[in-house]
Amino acid sequence: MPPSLLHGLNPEQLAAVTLPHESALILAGAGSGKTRVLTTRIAYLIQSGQSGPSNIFAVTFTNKAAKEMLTRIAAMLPINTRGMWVGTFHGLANRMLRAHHREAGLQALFQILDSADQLGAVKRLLKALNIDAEKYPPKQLQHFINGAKEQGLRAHMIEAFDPYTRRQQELYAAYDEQCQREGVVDFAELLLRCYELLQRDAHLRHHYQERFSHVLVDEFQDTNQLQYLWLKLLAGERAAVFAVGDDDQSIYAFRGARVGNMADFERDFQVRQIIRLEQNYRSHGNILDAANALIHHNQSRLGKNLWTAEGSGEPIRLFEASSDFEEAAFIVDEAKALQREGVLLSNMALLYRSNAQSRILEHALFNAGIPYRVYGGLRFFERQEIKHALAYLRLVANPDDDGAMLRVINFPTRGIGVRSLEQLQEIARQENLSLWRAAQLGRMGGKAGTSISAFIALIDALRETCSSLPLPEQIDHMLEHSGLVAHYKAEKEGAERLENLNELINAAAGFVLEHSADQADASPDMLAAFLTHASLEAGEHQAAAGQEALQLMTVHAAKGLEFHAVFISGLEEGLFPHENAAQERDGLEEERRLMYVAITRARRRLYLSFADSRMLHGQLRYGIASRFLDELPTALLKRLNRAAPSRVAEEPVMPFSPGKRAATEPGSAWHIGQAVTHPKFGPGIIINSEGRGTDARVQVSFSHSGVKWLALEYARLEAA
DNA sequence: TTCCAACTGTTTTTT
DNA sequence: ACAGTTGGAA
Repeated sequence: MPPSLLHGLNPEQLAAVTLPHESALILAGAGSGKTRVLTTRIAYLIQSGQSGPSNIFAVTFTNKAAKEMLTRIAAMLPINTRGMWVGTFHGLANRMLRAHHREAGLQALFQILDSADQLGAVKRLLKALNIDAEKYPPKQLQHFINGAKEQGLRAHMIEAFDPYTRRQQELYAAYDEQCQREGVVDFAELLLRCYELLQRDAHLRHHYQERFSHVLVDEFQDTNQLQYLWLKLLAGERAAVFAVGDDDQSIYAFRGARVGNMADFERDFQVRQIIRLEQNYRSHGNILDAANALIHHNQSRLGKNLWTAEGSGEPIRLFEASSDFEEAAFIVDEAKALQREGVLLSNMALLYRSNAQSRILEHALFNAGIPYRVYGGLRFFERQEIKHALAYLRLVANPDDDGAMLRVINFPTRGIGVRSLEQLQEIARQENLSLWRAAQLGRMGGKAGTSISAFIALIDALRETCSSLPLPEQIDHMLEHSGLVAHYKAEKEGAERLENLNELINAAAGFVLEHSADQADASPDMLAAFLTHASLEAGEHQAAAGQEALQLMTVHAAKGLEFHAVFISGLEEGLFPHENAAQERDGLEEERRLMYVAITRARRRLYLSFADSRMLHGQLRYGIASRFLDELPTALLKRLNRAAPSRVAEEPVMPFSPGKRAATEPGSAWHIGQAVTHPKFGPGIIINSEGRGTDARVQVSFSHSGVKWLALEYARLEAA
């Protein structure tokens, strides 16, 4: 064994990496080198000959983490990582189901529904069964179905003691039937199917249990019941399960994560000792002391205390603002000061509990001319135009996909209205056929009938042409002939959508490039693989090492990241901890863990801020400081003074004070609050702005013509 | 089919 | 406050 692999590991890390063949629980604190231990363990197992690459099964939650793991393994070992089973829960389940689709009762090209698709499917189901969506809200039913699946329960296994639950149970069964008919599978179904497959098929089960001698799990505290059951089944009696997690960073109970899995694991797998990684390599002492003190207030913990070899560093800065507005101004000032000290903006994070809080912060940053990037929001494959394009492709791959059919049969509009669609759906139901097959019967009369036949012919033609084309050209061809391009060209706000559609072709080209090495480029398989990729990997959402911009995100989104300086804003009772958390069982403890995650993101400097008043849901609300602030030792805190009162008093009491920084670019002639005149609309005041350069627009409240958005490049605005 | 007014629900989110 | 959705009228 070359020492290089194990070099530089501390004793606990080394112990974890070189554990004998037995199941182990690694309690890895924030910044304790968790990913390093996990990947080094894999490399060690392979390099020491205890295991071949194909005997490893390593699972994570996010694509980003999976990719990171593969990259690191590849850097440590001269092996081809392609054959290794390293991926996300859903990615690996998908892989197994594709390999054994017949045994799993699925068609070869089964499609994967994302949450939005699933919600659509539920709505469709309710409509088809004539069920009042008011009484059975689709979202709630979706939640019910996913909740059941995530516990490993099929509809018939649910115990229903009241009529309402019984009805939901029936609808769950009907939903599963509908999915089966259409050849689609939702996220939870991927795992449940795979679990049931292994449970039912002893031959397959033994095959995989034999093969995977080492099962490694990242972020174990985030696993749900079904994931745990699946792992248990996969591991069997012989595999060594290496579970890495941190109960103090469990912040996803609200979506089914079961921290209890850690205790169950300890028992079920006869874990002999828990290895604790407590040395933190990220933060200075004061920050860790604060985090430790805070989390100490939680009752249900496995217990762990982070320490560092570094000094205590700077005190934690605490700022009380009179309003959310002032809080934002404070953060802007401090970010600028840090920038002057040489800290990169991309090394600063501005965190908040809920997305709604970003608006005012963005506004302040924009006006100060500080570049920023907000994480969260719509992802690439979730955009409307991309969804439409994918629906065409899905229909080409699988005509029975009713969801895809409904999405595009009249988009762009081809005169197939709701009326005709209802008729078609009626035929489909009577004949027990998919919409596609119902349409093929040609029983629809009139104009709509002709249009429907034309649509069928269009998709058939697309399928015909596509079979001989490389994937990117298939998409290009489809975009043209479906009329999507023409439709968005005609739409006034369609330019960006067209760009995205173009980007879809690029994404496909990139995908082909990456996957043609291990797969002969048989076109239909390539298309199916790309569609899977689109559902399973909806595009970047979590923060990556960003461009030179201040990083804005929720605390949840910040998990796993680190920054030189971190601002945690909105530390008020009701906001953080969130008021809704008080009702839930263990809600407050989860909020505290969330705060713990937030604090431990900081390497060197930590700012905590709260505001005495804030606009919330359109109303001014007065709040008090978060209890979490009281739980931090005062000795670690340095209260920063508010700006000199004289300066505050001198500011005119106006919603937007003149003299703030330029609204568009630093040095621009325009700023918020400025009085202007327009040749047509007359006098007005600039009240908002967005974009930069030639895209810059300002919102002007005109005295006589109301509020309007104007492009600075074209509007002939004059300072009044 | 398109547009607008009224209405709704606003914690966190990956796959 | 505000964005997203729905229902009705044009």
